[in-house]
Amino acid sequence: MKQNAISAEAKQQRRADFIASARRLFLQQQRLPAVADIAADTGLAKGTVYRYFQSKEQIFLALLTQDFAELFTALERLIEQLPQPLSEAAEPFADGYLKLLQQSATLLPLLALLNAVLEQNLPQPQLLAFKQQLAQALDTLGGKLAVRFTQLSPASASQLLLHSYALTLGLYQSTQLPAAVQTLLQQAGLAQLQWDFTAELTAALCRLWWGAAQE
Amino acid sequence: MKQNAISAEAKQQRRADFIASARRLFLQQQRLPAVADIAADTGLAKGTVYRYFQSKEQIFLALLTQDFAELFTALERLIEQLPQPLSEAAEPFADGYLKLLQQSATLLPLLALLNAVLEQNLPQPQLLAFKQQLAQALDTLGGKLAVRFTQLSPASASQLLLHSYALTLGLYQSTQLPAAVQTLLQQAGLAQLQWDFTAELTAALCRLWWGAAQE
Amino acid sequence: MKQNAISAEAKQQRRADFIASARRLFLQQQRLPAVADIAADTGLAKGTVYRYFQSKEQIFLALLTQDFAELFTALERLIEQLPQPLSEAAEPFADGYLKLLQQSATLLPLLALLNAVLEQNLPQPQLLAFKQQLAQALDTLGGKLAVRFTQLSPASASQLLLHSYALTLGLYQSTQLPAAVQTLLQQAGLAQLQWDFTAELTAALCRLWWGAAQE
Amino acid sequence: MKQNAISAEAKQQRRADFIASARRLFLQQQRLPAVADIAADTGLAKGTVYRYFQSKEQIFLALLTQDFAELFTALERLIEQLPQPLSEAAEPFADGYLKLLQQSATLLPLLALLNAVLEQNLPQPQLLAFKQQLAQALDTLGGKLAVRFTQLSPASASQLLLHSYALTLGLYQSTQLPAAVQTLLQQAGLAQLQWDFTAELTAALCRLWWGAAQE
DNA sequence: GATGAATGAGAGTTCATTCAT
DNA sequence: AATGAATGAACTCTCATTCAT
Repeated sequence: MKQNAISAEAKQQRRADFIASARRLFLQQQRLPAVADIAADTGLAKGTVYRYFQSKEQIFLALLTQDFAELFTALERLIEQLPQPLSEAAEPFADGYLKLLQQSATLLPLLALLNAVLEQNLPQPQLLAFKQQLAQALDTLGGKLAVRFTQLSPASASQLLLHSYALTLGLYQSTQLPAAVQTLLQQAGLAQLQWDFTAELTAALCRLWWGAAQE
Repeated sequence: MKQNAISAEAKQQRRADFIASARRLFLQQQRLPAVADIAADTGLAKGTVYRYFQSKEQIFLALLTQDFAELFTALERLIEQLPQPLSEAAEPFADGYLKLLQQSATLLPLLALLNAVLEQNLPQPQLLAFKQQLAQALDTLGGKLAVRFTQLSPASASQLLLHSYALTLGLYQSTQLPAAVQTLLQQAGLAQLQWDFTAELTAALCRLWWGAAQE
Repeated sequence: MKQNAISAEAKQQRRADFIASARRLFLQQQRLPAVADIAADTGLAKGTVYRYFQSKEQIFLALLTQDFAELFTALERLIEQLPQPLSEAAEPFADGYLKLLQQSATLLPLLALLNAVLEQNLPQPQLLAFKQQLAQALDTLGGKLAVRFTQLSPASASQLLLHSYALTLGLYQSTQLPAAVQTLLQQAGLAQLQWDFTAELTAALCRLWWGAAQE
Repeated sequence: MKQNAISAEAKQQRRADFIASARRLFLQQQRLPAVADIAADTGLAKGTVYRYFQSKEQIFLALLTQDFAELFTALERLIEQLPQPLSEAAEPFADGYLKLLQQSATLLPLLALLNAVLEQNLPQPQLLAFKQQLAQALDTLGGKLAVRFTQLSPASASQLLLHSYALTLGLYQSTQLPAAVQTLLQQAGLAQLQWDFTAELTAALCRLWWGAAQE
């Protein structure tokens, strides 16, 4: 039996351990791992997982929340450093944003599952809370963006971010192929058939922001 | 026992029946219906489904392919009717495109499942073929767009369409909530908290196309 | 894969096989066996069990129903052969009844579980239907008893049977010890401490019926 | 953390608290409550329960023992007050007995679980001890009954009580339906389909005792 | 003496797919 | 060609009990 996590910090740590295992296994298996796997990976028992999370999906919602929190924090800093005017900011934003996205290997794959899988199995209140948090965060970030680029109203800044987010999600899903298929393509020398997520997102974001800058 | 489908037309019809049932049940159930349900709805037996499709997911891939074909045909006509110049075409395109999207109740919900669910259970070659068809179709359409708006190279026209598609997919997933949650929100008088897919997509497409028109 | 049960008879047989396995294992294990055990014992797969029964508890409800049906059929004959007058019938009834009870090793143990376990896990409609069938059967039997012993009204004859049934159930539970405990007692030479179900039920039924005969 | 219970009285009190919580929750939940619930209801921790009881079932065995002790004490007084002769005592006994039964809301429901659930999870020695206590108590009570009604030998008096007890247990289980099902029936206006425990037990006890009086 | 974190066996059920008829 | 019976892997979650603190 592993040492009991009694202090609040120890509990927090244990929770983080489960999330870390979930992240690792999700990347390995390319799908939501079984709770048994997560427990085994953490070196704790299956039942213990359920002391920290109400359901399997909640683990991944927590992981997603974590990833999002990091991303948003970093985005705040990124926005503060964007050059003026807005039309000049598009490319630096796209570059910086893509770097941030690459820092979490799980964010985009999980996001792609969010609607299809997590939503089906998450209690509605949690799901709603998550979505509202996300909306809130976008709104806050939009506020900062509007402060920096005064030509943007807070509402249209938030909207620009929402659209950027949607573009990210949509392009990721359109351009990404299962790892196995990618290997296949490369072996066949057909890699060029595939769109490149990074390049496309950069291009699309620039257009979107330029579009916004014209208004 | 229903009569055997011997002629090629009869087989084709049977296949279409399964797809139609799949579509109907998908809309009803808000998730991929069980094969047993599809068979029952068609009035045939479960095993028969597998004479026409290799797997459950293939039925929905076929359904998606159908929806896409219709959409692309209609988009061709839409593009031909867009006003000049490109900057003036954004809004008419967005309006026309949204109308087309609304004509297939299944297209967007299925698309939202595509990556998460269908990709997991579809044999790689089929998946690849589908994705390449989609790329091909976008490319063809991009060609037509470039013919009409000569400032766009075929490549950048295709790209614009890819980005528009990604925006559609991403915004749909970001703005859509499960039906049950929506009901919940409306009862609570919180409907205004939700983004409106149509409005956002229109706005985003306009910005994207304007952005493209500036280049 | 075992041969498919296609004809109605073959299906009936398969269903009976599952029930027979359930009976055998229940006796062996002294508790409701797992569905996996029943399937294994039948030589079929777990999922197949669920083609024939909606839940584990329903298997045992079916077993109980079967046992009851046999008992009631036999009781009808027994009643027809009871000597007159009623006061002389008590003992023959008790003797005959006890012989019948001994013919199903599962009836009483299952009955003892009925309220405590099955009721908790059975859908209410099934439970209700079962209880009503039982009441119905007792009533029918009461009718026959009243025909034979004209001093009994149908209502009081049914009541007498209900009370006899209750006595059976109650005495079985009061006098029966888990098999392991019985062994223990006998090894300790303490067997005489235990009441004997058969003797007690005989005595009690006689008193009950005599009491009824006096009215 | 509640104060440690150091004195014997404090420990006894704590034990009683657990039993009281168990009783309350059993009535509320209509099934054996979880240990966590009992602990929470008492304001102590789960582990503490196991300092006072070896298992969950032992709590309920203690509860049952308590209820039985009260019942037997009261029965002694009831027996002393029964009118002569025995044939006249049946009805007063039944009436008095039923009143006593109603004084413990938990006695009968727990009894109905005794064989099915408690016996499965109780260590054999405890179970045996409990059953022997019950037998002993019935025997003692039988002795008093034989003193009052000299036509009854001590053995047959004890037997009469055993049979009365069995009748109680059996009728309770036969006539009782889960609360939810009862509600269902009443809504459907089918309440009359159900036997009435009190009426049936009264009638049956009278017959049983009259039968015994004839011997 | 009290705590409550950790345990982990245990079980029921679904459903896509196969294949004997 | 159609059938539908059989398959069996997959997976979550509960909760009585233990034991380190």
